[in-house]
Amino acid sequence: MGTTLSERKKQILRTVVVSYIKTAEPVGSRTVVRSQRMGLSSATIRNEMADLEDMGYLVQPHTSAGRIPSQLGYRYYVDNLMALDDMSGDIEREISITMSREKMREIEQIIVHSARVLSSATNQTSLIMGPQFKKSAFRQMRILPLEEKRSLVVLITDTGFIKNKVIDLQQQLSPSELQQVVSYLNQKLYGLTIDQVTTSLINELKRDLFRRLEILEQAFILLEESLKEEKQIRVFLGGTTNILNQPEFKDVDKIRRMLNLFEQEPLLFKILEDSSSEDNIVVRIGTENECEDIRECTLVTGTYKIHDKTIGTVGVLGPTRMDYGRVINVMRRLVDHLNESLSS
Amino acid sequence: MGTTLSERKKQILRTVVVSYIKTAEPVGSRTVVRSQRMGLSSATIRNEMADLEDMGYLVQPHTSAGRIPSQLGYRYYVDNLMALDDMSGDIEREISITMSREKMREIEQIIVHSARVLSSATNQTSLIMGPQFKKSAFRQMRILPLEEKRSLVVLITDTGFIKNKVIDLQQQLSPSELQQVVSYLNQKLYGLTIDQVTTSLINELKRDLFRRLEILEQAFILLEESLKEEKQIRVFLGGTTNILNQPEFKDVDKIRRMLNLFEQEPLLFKILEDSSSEDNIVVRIGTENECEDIRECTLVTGTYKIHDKTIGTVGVLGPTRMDYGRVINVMRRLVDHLNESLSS
DNA sequence: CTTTAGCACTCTGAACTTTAGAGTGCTAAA
DNA sequence: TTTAGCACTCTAAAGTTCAGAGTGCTAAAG
Repeated sequence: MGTTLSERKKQILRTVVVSYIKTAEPVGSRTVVRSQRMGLSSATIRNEMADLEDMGYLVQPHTSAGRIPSQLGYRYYVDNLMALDDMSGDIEREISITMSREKMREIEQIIVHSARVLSSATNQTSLIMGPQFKKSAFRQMRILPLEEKRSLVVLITDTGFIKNKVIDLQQQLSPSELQQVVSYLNQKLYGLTIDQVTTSLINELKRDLFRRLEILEQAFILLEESLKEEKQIRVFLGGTTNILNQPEFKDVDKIRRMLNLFEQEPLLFKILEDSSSEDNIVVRIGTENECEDIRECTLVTGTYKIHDKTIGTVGVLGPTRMDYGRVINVMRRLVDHLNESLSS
Repeated sequence: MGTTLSERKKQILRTVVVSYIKTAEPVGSRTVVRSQRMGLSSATIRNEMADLEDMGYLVQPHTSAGRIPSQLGYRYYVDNLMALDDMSGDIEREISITMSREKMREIEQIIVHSARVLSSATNQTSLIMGPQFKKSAFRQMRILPLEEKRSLVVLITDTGFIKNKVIDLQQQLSPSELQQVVSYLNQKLYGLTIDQVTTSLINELKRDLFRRLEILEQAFILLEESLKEEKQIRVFLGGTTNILNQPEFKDVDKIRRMLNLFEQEPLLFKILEDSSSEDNIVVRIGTENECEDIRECTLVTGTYKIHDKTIGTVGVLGPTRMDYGRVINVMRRLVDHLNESLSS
């Protein structure tokens, strides 16, 4: 459908989009003429622009203003016109410098730092979903008795996660009893993803074990709880104030709604999860987003991995008028670096 | 000095403060007359108000506007006039309901939740400093070998904190070697606050131990690192968007500066630490605050404890025009509940 | 058939003006 | 000491003006 655009129209559409992204001002025919070598008059451009408007790629805020890209216009730009001239040198350097400045050991630190880098390199708000524990596979479980009735449970996954939780036991278990339970569980659960460790599976194991050892109730509660807790995953934000620099957010009310959104972690999680796709950078423009609240924004998402296992999503959120080329480039680099940092 | 205010002036000052807190509009003499039983005319009130202005308790935004309280005025109000009529019933119920809705096990959860409650009950932004690990006393240390060269170090404090960290050892240590180190450390460190475990102390121990056991370098690095990491303590925010509801923040630029501040955790930490005082609720109005960025705000702080040990600070930040009575009441209740939740 | 010059027309946003209302300070009388 | 009364001040909102940017259309030129 849209592909039927003449070369000239494409050219013009690109110019309008690029200019509007840069200046946030509606683009008039004169402006297009100026930033174009092909020697056409403004009148001709005007006609073409009127056509592009009819086709839905451009809109006029009001008669006698320049044109701005419609959502469709952005879409076409992203799909067909955008130059992903990887000026990698620039960005690459910028990111790799800040990313590797200090070797960061803790996963959380790496993520927080990535969010910062991402937001400052794009001048937008960045969202990074913390590693999704539940997608990892169970490797082993350990129990470290602390005091009489308290123990530390340690879960280790194939992605190198080490999750631990202190639990209170109703009854005291002897070390050998504990050992039995633990080795039984290790055997049964090995290799399952945390997602697969459902309540029903746990119940099944419980029945099985009960016959042999009676005291285990608590041990199971423990396991269940330490898993349940991971259901809500943290989302890390960077550069939330960047939206204040965007002229589309000069209205206090919009700001309020946006910041409000940022405070609702579960929602952010859903937004990220909905739009991400493994191995691809996804661009969702305006109403392409499920979530009502970001229908005037664009969300660009990518995914990151630990040991080749996709484990989380990173996103950049900003007005539809966003420097798509830059954002996509930056995100590519960042995800690469992130994968690298996390897998070591 | 200020105490020389006549009863009538106090009355008037109170009325002005209360009214301005409620409406955010400068208060004129007519308004004062209306909300006052004593049968005085507006002219009299005007004279009194002019006096109060001379004394520095009130200011006029411009001639021919009503008066608004100066910083000094607020100060006087808080110190002498404020009615702390604990309408505890109301607040108490509101807080205790939301605080105890579900028994929350993890400390972090409790804190995050408290921040929410605090902000929504006051309609301001709340800041809660995460528990200051370093003020706790060392109880014991454990090491759980995971794989060949990885171990999990567990630190337990007298306040019931359990802090753990995975570390990579350069060389493999035999269980008995580890055991020796650990028990030596436990003996030496028992009862010291984490603050007291300084680098120099560590070095001293290191020298001492070296004679007996050579491989310990890593074990110490480990200890040092797990402590160092705790130096930056998290600050949890609640209701950051609430400042947007305050008319004093209708200017986008102010909002920007404020939100910017919120993104700088170390600064927030400093702000909280500077102004808090053990066992007392502290009110810092305007320029009474050290920090430049909140010179137009009031910060109310309190502290919370675990097992009778002061371990962190909670704060409410808002414009100087803030409902001091309510905020202070709410904070009292909240701190009580927090103490209770954390000490169980 | 396409392009272009020219022109009348539209719309906005910034700058200025106007005006009602709220509030003051002062004076003189109670 | 208090108060009524009045002239004066200042603001914030509503209205007015005006230049500038941009358009669409028409008619001529390529």
